[in-house]
Amino acid sequence: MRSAADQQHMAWLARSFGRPDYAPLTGADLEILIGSAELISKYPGTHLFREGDPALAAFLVESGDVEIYRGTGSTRRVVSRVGSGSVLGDIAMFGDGPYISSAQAVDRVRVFRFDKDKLLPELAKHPAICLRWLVAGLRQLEATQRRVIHLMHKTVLSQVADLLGEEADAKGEVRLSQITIATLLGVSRQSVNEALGRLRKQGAVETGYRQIRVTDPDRLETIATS
Amino acid sequence: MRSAADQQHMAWLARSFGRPDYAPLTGADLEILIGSAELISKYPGTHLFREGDPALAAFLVESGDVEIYRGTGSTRRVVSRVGSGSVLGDIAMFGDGPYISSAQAVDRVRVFRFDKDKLLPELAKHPAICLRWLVAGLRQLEATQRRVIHLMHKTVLSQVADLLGEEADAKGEVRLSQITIATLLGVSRQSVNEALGRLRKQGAVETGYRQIRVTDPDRLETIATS
DNA sequence: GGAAGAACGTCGTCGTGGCGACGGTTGATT
DNA sequence: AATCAACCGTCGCCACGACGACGTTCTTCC
Repeated sequence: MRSAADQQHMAWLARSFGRPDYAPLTGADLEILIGSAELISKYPGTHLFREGDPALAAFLVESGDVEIYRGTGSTRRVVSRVGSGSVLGDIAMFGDGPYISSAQAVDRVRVFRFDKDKLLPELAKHPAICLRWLVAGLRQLEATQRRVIHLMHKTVLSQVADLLGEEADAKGEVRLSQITIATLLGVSRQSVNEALGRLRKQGAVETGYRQIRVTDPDRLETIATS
Repeated sequence: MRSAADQQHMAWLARSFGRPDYAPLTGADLEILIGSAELISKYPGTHLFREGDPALAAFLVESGDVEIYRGTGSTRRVVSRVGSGSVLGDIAMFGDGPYISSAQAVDRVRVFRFDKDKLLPELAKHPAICLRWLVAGLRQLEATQRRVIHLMHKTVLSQVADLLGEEADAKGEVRLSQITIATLLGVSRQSVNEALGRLRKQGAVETGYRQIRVTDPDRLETIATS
């Protein structure tokens, strides 16, 4: 039971720092820090880092897409997918802990790797950047907490609608089993099923095997914020 | 009229950074930073800062007790009470936002005031301290988030037991109104009252006006983890 | 010491969601 | 093609907690 809550916590954290609006570094910062970074190239399927490894480096995606997931085998759950400009693993690195998620290249990916050993002395020379970076992390973490608390007092229907809106790809498709959605939200599978049924009846989504298609994003949004 | 969820979020934040285990500065740090601080004295009832004011300074309590609360008039809720060694208002200051809570002296209080204008240049000269400070903030925020998620799928009885266990002082006393507890946990006042009634019946606590006394910490712990 | 306001204690009603159960459906494996 | 495992859809039951209501007790402040 405790581990279930912990899993959920970690999943939220990983998702939070994989969000597109989390970009702590500006272009000017980059030019300064670029000296202490190493531009590396990754083939599809290879890992930038794995969950549980000591966080010895942070990464900045230069091009390509990276998948962030937690767990392995049957418990593997993709938590987010990020592209160019995203910063990964920084909070774990600053916090001196292990990575809380795994990051895997989905196509040919180029990333800057900031080794902790080299980065910290460099940041010491540029306290302004250091300050900005960490404050951005604080803000992001706070936003996540707000989101979690905000969601937890809504009905399962609203939670599901919210999640689908966030998770849908460009074509409006979400490839998650109902059990996975239930786990992420911390609710029962049956409730998710019932919620999806109502969304379907209202014409907001179509459902299939391990797949949901958003057909009316606006309506979904309305239901999510109700 | 802000939403209840937002209130809860802010209450947790304020409480999180008022916790006794949140002490980002070491003695050595202090000696270095003391030059950019001002030791001021406050009479009982006066404010160090008020919720909503721009956060232009952080405070370190040297002696005396300070009450942290949110809201005004009938919505005023004491969220925490901190003493010597506590750091207040730092996260709001770093984040460039307004204070998220008010801080009021309850007796004769002496505090160091770190004005942002003077502190930031000083921190720039000592990046290690800056880093440590902010990382401590990150950790604290993450711990709070974990706590929130951990609590959210337990019964009100367990949540209350858990909270009392955490918040009890050395004498086993908790000075929080039932409404405050309800706000923190995101449950109704009536449910908190009912839970306290059961805890009282089991001999784990004694209840009074704005005050709860833990008489059997072990039993409380058992109930909290059930 | 009296009045106002805040906090506490308790009740009944109702909606939400967890849980077990069971059958039908889809996809994978051989 | 057959088989098996995972997933979906649905039902009924019931515990938990929100909410409104009302009376009582404790503080505080004239």
